[in-house]
Amino acid sequence: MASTAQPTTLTDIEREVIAFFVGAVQALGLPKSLGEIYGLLYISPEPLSMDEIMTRLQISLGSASQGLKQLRSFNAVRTAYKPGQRRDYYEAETEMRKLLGNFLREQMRPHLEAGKERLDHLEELMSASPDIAPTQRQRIQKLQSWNQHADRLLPMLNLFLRS
Amino acid sequence: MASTAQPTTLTDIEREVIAFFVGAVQALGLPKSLGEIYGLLYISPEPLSMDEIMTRLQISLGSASQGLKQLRSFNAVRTAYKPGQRRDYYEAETEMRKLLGNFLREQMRPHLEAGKERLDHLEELMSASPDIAPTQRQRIQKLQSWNQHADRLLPMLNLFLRS
DNA sequence: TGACATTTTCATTTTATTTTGAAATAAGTT
DNA sequence: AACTTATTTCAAAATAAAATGAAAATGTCA
Repeated sequence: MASTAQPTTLTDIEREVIAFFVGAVQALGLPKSLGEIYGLLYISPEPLSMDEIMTRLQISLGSASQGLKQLRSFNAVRTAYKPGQRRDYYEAETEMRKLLGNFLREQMRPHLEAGKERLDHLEELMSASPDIAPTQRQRIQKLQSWNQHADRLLPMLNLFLRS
Repeated sequence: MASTAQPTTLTDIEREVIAFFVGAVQALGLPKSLGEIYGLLYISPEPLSMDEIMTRLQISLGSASQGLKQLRSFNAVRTAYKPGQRRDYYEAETEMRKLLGNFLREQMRPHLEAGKERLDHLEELMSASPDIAPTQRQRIQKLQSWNQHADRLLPMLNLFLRS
């Protein structure tokens, strides 16, 4: 029964919370293991050591280490200081706003910037090609104007997350 | 030079537009070939046949067919009727609003729904476990309340796309 | 410092995704 | 109908991504 679960066993509830986050990270195109680790930490009342994460999720040392690293990289997880303890303990950032905000900042922005550079380059190419088809010119302009919209999107999302 | 490109060759501009969309679809976790096909159609002044898509992008028959299928599935591409022509011609939906709107509807919604079901299930599990740790109960409630926020996000994005 | 515990790194293996192309299907023409 | 052209499907191959675990690096304590 769930109430006397072994340390290496997950309760139904834990399993379901983990599944929830696995689905979420997969929707964002991130590896499943990130969802597992985050989910476990999210539902855990206490910070967990890497060792506990490994045994409870049945994942390898490397996965655990790399997963935690990535999760810390966008502040989804932080190390919790436990006095007199040698090993590190990890806990989840449970504030969804911060979580999503950080994620957008770290993962989306680079793509947007890369896109902007490409559009700048297109601008140059277009000036250098006076013979370009009018339709093509229009389409590129459309892209450029839309990119400016996109710039407003991120701030707006942040506003939403603050609400 | 670019201005005298062979039919099977891409101009610098075309290449750059395609690269732009490849980046975009990859940011969304979709296969590169979708970006290539869409990009080519986007910058093409005329609808293209599958054959032209294959030869210009140097991709296989299967990729072209499957890629177009997927792109049509969320209305990023449609077939353009050309009278008296045997083969199908494809053109891009150039309205970014529709494009993004369709994408969110098709790809995001299912994930959100799956998440909602999981949360409902958690609700049940929680009622069945009176002995659950208070922290865990709180965390699950947090998840549920946040999920309601998420419901408001999609409509808001649509609003934005309309602006 | 030396012994031990813990975490990180990284080459290899495993797994999952994407692409390919040949065969099957469909659609049009004579 | 037979023939041709175009498209879809799908099993196999190629590629890409993720997980593994042993070795290296780092950190801690006596």
